[in-house]
Amino acid sequence: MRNLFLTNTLSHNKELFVPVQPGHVGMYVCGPTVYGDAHLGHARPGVTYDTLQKLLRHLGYKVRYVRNITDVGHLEHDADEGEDKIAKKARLEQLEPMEVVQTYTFRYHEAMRLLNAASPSIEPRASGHIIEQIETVKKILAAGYAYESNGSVYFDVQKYNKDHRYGILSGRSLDDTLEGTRSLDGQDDKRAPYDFALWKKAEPQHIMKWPSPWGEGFPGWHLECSVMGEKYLGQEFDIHGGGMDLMFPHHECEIAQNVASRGTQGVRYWVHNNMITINGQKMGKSLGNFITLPELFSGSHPKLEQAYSPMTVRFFILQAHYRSTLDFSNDALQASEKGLRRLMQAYRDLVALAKAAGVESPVRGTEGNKADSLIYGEYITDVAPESAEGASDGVKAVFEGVYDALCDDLNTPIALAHLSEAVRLVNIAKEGKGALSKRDLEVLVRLFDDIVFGVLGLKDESASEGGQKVVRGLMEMVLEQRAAAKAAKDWAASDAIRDRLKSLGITVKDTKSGAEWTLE
RNA sequence: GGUGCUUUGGCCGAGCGGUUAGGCACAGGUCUGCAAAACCUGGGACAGCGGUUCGAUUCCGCUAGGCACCUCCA
Repeated sequence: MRNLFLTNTLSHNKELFVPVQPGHVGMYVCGPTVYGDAHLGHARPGVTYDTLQKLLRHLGYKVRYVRNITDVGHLEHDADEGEDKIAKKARLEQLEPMEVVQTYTFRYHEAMRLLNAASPSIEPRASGHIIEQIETVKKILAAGYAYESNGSVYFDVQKYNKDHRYGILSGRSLDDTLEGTRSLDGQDDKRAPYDFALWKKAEPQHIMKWPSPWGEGFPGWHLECSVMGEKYLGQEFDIHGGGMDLMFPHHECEIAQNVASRGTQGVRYWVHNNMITINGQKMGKSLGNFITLPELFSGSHPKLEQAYSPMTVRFFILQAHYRSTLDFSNDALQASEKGLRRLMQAYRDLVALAKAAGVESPVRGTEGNKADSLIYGEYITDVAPESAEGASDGVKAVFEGVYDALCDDLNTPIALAHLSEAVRLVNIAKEGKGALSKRDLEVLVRLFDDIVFGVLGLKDESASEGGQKVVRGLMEMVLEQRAAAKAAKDWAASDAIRDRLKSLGITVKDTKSGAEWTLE
């Protein structure tokens, strides 16, 4: 098995990935709070951790990928005084909170499906784990790292910091934290401003509340991830992913809760993706500068010059390293659209070349891949080939380059750069200016299937849209007619056919090897 | 104010102590009834000023700009 390196936020270094249990990986990723449509920023962890998960499977690991849905406990403005995000949305739209949750959970799933991000193995909800969360609060209280105050329970950060280190992940000291903390009104319940809520007392008018030993209330936001991670992945698991903006306080608190309740930090590798920016600024809910995924896919947002397909968005995200910020712009998306089209065209040409050379190919590009057919708990691995033995130097270099890049902290932009070299090799071969051996073709087809479609999770959208059998047959007929007209130099007829197809959204292009068509 | 990150060619975006990814755009060429596309080839950058070094875009310092977190945010 190839060595995989990941940047661990705990050490700020690239570390060799060694799982707790050989051959198995437990990965937890912070999912969305479902009170609105997912925006481009949410697509980043969606795509990043999906790609990581697919890479791990491809390398031969059995992966349990847990991604939660936050449906309670996430408050606005201030972690202790704000209104619950979901309750607020429900109040504004006069819906049951769970209606809000259901709606946006479905819409989130749909957006992820379009981005070709596989479903997680388990997708737990905070509201479904109230009992477990209460149990964990009890443990932290029993350990002496929390106190009850007026029906709420708070984590005693100062006490904890004496025995352990609060700030181990974010690199802050307690003094730093204190420095920037605003003095807020109504914090009388807390002993110190940096203490955070494990359990919050619910006011009488509060809708989402549960009974507890401390009265009616609801769990604090940071608690759910500690609890559900432990429940489904154990006390010590491999990878925890999430956005960099969650590093502090969310993940810091999670570690503190883990240590306080079970005596272990709980997570081996903390992986954080960077933000998507727009005009250099973080795209986020609070700034209101976000573009939702449905808007992006349909082009219905004033900032969008056109619609961008899900695969264009995925490609856009993969073209930057996950730890760098990535700036949204129409130019950048349009560049991604063209880059993706070029890659997909090369794949079609590659398959044609391979067929001509008698190479059997699984042709997965148009039909998804095994990792996508993952259904609850069903582990499917698709182990990476060990080498490109027998291929030419150029192809070997591409093969090794792609795998090295992906295993070097999931460096997808470098992997794409090497794949671009593969595109060049295919194009040269197609032009008849360079030869690819049968083995070369075999390796390249396998590489595209495994990496481009399998790990990177890209799809050939034009193929799937226009891929229906009947349509294909009809198009073949029409293009034969046009070819006949062309052969007779009846340009008027051939142009008329082209124009009429164009008005249906079908673009016909004459190439050396005959006419090709694509559907808008 | 505290903590950390960042500044790469027209744009996006990698990377590295010496041979400088890739995409888009651009230029030249090939193909072509036309159109469109596609393909091939090519030039072009490392914020500024110092320092370390045989050699720095890459390491260190300073200056200037940008960003993130410290409050909800993927």
